Amino acid sequence: MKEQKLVIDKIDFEPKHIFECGQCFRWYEEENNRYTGVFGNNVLKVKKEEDKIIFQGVCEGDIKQIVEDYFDLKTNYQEIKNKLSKMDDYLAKSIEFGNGIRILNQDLWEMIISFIISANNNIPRIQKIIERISKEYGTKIMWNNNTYYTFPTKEQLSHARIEDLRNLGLGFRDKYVYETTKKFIKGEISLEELKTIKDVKKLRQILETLPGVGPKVADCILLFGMHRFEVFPIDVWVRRVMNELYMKKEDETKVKKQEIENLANIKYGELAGMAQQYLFYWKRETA
DNA sequence: ATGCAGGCGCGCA
DNA sequence: TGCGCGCCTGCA
Repeated sequence: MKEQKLVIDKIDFEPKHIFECGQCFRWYEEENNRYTGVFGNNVLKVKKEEDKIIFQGVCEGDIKQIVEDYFDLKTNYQEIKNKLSKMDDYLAKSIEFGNGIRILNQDLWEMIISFIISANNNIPRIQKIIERISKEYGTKIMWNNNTYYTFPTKEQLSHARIEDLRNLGLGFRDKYVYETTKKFIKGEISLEELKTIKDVKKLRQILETLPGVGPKVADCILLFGMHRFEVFPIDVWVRRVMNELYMKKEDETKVKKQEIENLANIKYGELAGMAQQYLFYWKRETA
């Protein structure tokens, strides 16, 4: 693969906010505001320069199409931000803070495994585990005298035994990743079939049949792996911020998940997932 | 050093 | 159906 380059106008595109808002695990900041990441069979560097965004790297195909798709360039974020800002003053504030966030179009398979690993885990450790899995089972890509590894396909990951995964630091999630991979390999569930299902409730239900996938992980898969903006993943941070803004209970752990979900649906509707990203990022970064 | 971090699955009312 | 608890591991 040969190196390609692409320059676009910087409209609603802030690398730091995109890569650090919690949706992805494989983008690393190298020097001031330049990020490198692996997605699909591509390795890309992204840099902001004044009013331009510069993409440079090795791609499987045309860099313009790949960037357009992955970075969701066809979605009008200004419109989304306007709508959300009008709904709620708190949200308006968090949008201002996280201006330039975009919800990436990430690979469904990678999202399923990554968010299973994320359960009861912290981000640095999640990142390390995913890097180790990629290095062990993914495909090597050489570029600029550096070595990168793709996230393993289900076939590649199926070579891992439970104990191998344990040795890579997955902890109790080892069997979840193993069993989930096995289900896909055996054809009990298929990625292509999942993508054809429109009904989110049905999708969530199916995802939750996968070992290691509960409500929170399923919602993250839906939002980040299937671009379903109407879901509202509720983790400790979101619970915290929603309680502070609306429920105002003494003990946030006492707030019912259902209560938060209902409120999010009523307030944010079809854009709940977007709202979640701004609120989550804002709360976590200013905590 | 103990508790905690972007939950899940299980057992028990 | 709903709740409480244990769980791998690394890091402060």
